[in-house]
Amino acid sequence: MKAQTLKETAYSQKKPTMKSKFILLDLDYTEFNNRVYLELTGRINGKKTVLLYDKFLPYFYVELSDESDADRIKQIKEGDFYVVSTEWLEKTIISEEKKLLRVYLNTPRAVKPIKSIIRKEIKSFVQIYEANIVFIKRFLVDNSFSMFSQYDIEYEKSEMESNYTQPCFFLKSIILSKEQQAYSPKVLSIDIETLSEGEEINPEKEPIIFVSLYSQSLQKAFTYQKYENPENFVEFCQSEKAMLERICECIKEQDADIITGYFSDGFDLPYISKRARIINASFQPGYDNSGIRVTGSSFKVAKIKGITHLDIYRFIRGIMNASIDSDSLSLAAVSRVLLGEEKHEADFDSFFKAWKNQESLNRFAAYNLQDSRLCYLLSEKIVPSIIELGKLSSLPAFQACRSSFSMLVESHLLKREKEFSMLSPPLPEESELRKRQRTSFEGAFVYQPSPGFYESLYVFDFRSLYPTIIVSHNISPETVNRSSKKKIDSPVEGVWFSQDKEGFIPYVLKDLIDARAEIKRKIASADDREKTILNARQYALKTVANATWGFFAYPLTGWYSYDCARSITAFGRHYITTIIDKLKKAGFSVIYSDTDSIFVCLDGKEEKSLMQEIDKINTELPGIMELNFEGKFSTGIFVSTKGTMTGAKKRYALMSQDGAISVKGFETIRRNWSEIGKEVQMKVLEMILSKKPNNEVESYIKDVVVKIRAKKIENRKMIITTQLKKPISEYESRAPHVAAAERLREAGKRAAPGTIISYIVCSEGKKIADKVRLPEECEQGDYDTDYYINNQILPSIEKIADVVGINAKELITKITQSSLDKFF
DNA sequence: TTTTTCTGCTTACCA
DNA sequence: ACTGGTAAGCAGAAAAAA
DNA sequence: TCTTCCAAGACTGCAACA
Repeated sequence: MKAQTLKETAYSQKKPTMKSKFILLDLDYTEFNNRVYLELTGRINGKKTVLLYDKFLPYFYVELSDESDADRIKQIKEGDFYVVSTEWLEKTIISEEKKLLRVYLNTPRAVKPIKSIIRKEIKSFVQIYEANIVFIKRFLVDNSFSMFSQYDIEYEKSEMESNYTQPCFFLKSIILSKEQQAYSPKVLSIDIETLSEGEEINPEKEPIIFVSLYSQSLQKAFTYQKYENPENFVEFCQSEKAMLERICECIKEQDADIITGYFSDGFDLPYISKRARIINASFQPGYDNSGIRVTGSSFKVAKIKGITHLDIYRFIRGIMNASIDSDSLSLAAVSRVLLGEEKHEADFDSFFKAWKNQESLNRFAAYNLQDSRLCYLLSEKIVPSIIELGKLSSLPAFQACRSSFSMLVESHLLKREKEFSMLSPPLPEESELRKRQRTSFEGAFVYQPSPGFYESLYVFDFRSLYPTIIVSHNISPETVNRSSKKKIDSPVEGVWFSQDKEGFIPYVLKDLIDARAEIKRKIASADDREKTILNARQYALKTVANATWGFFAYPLTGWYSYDCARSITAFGRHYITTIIDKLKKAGFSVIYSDTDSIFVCLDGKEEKSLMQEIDKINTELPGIMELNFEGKFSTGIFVSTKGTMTGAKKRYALMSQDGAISVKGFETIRRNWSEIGKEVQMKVLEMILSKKPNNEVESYIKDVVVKIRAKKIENRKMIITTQLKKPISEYESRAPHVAAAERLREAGKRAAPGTIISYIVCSEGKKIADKVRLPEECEQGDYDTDYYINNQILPSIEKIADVVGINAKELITKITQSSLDKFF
């Protein structure tokens, strides 16, 4: 039974109704006397307030073959749970129109028991729809409400006493305000340091020794070990317990809308929560005096009532991952890429020593504060995107932050359904799911390039290829193979799309695409503050639009459609190959193409005629599909695959006219490749792309090889890093990184799935896996020179050098020979 | 028995 | 748990050569 | 069983935190 937060007061009298503006911040619900009350946390005139609302009830839909059974459903009562009311509604599922009974219940907890009663006892029961939508989401989606938006409310004094720390009122009515002013939420970032000397991090034994808080008005590191001359941002507490209680007090005082941390779901907040319990500290920042709620075992989620907790790492990991150019998603790496700022150097051994010997902890404190500062700065960039994604998909920011692409899309579709009187199609049964998981389909087209050095490359690409295909051909689960007056045939045999009526998915996508174009226009004339929000909004629109097509092929959804999915990629292949043919016919040479891009050389023709040809192609493309000019590149390299003469796909490098180089697929941008190999490859690419003479390239290569032989390269550059994808025991073959992982484990360190294993290849042993050593096991120069020259340097440059007629293999053999000659 | 070639596992990229 | 397409290293097996 | 909630699965995905 839930702790009772509400109490009825003895009196009841006429209460005046008040009107106000309200910013919605958080949403939860509570139960009282078998009734459900939504708890809307937000601000009225800047003051955090809780509003109780009893006019929204959970519901689901029931399909019956005999309408008269509706009366029986209306009477259902089981203990505390009962059906409040019912109503008949016309709804469409995919393309079938149905009359469905919407069944309202007294509380969300009633959904499960009442559902099973209907299943068991109602004879004409056919199907239940949308019973899996959680109550909070239902409320937001149905009203198209979202966090951090402004509302006009009518409210009155609450009839009930509550133990809330904030004022509490009864909400009479709520509507979204016509005028929406940009609301800048107040953010507070948190970071903790623990005394973790072993390999495991254990809240049972190891205390929290530092906590830092960072917001616009507070930047402090808290600790309880006093020392001489503390920096002014350090605040001393009496004990760990006092420190945690002080932190809680600060959080309340700060009265922030959002609290952020980096991996704070998995680490900081659960640690604080557990630690507070162990040392008996009071840590109850919630508005109902609740503490941090941690749910989930392996994937923890931490919640504080009334303050939206956003774990920046979770969002970066789940949604921004692909757009972040970094090998790792650690705070250090992400800050470097997104902020251009560094984490402080950390030597935990010396930190812990200083802690034990009561020496100065200023460096430790500064390190701690810098982490929450970085998190705060990241929040400034990222939180607007989370908020906009939440608004777009009617998810609380808390959910949007932790959602996968599929959840964002699903929720967005759920929100839009009412515009089409549609319901989410039911989820697949077990057997259907299995079938879907086994089915795959052909994807995109990739052009086989000819290896070589190219000059003056023109690159064109489709703006949102798949979304525009969907819109332009009306691809939707309810239009596929539907008998119709007008239809478009899919390139897939026996599949067509009805054009009689706009489909739901094309309708939604078109809206997203149009909205984004509109925002892009607005951005040009916006001020900085608006720009941040508009940028976040267009990012959200793009994210959801791009993920929507993949939803057709995602087995775990009711929107799954094999025919739609394979038709979309088939259309993509069709258009891109047709355009390639047209360009070739017009006398241009096509160098490369992958999915939605085309690389063209003029081949003696005029630039103007190429652009005219593209214009012509564009007029012939259907609907909103459009090929754009991406840019002109002065030089480019395409290589052959290993051991063949045929061009390699997905590996090339381009240099734009301003000298910027973009590299795709090559070792330079792969993390499981040594720094030395990557560095040399990048340097050679640069030299060749900027047309340096061959002898310069050769002398550079020679230089590097001699240095490696002379063991003059730092070990650091020899480290190869590979991620362990599964437990060591599950590997069928003992690859080098698996061997390294074994050594790591033997050394008593973590080698679990997900760990990035670093190793250096040293001289002993036959197989490479036998030669592997951990970096800390190696002295400077311990590396196997032959391995690095033959397996890291040579393969990384061989194919590239080949393009300008340099035989890297011969060159390296020659260098080796001559250095041996010199030696003897 | 040694060397070369092939295959499957694996990682990490491109779109 | 949005999708498919691709390169390439390495281990270990199979095939070919010595 | 997850120290709570409705679904539904039950297992592995990934990689971060000191």
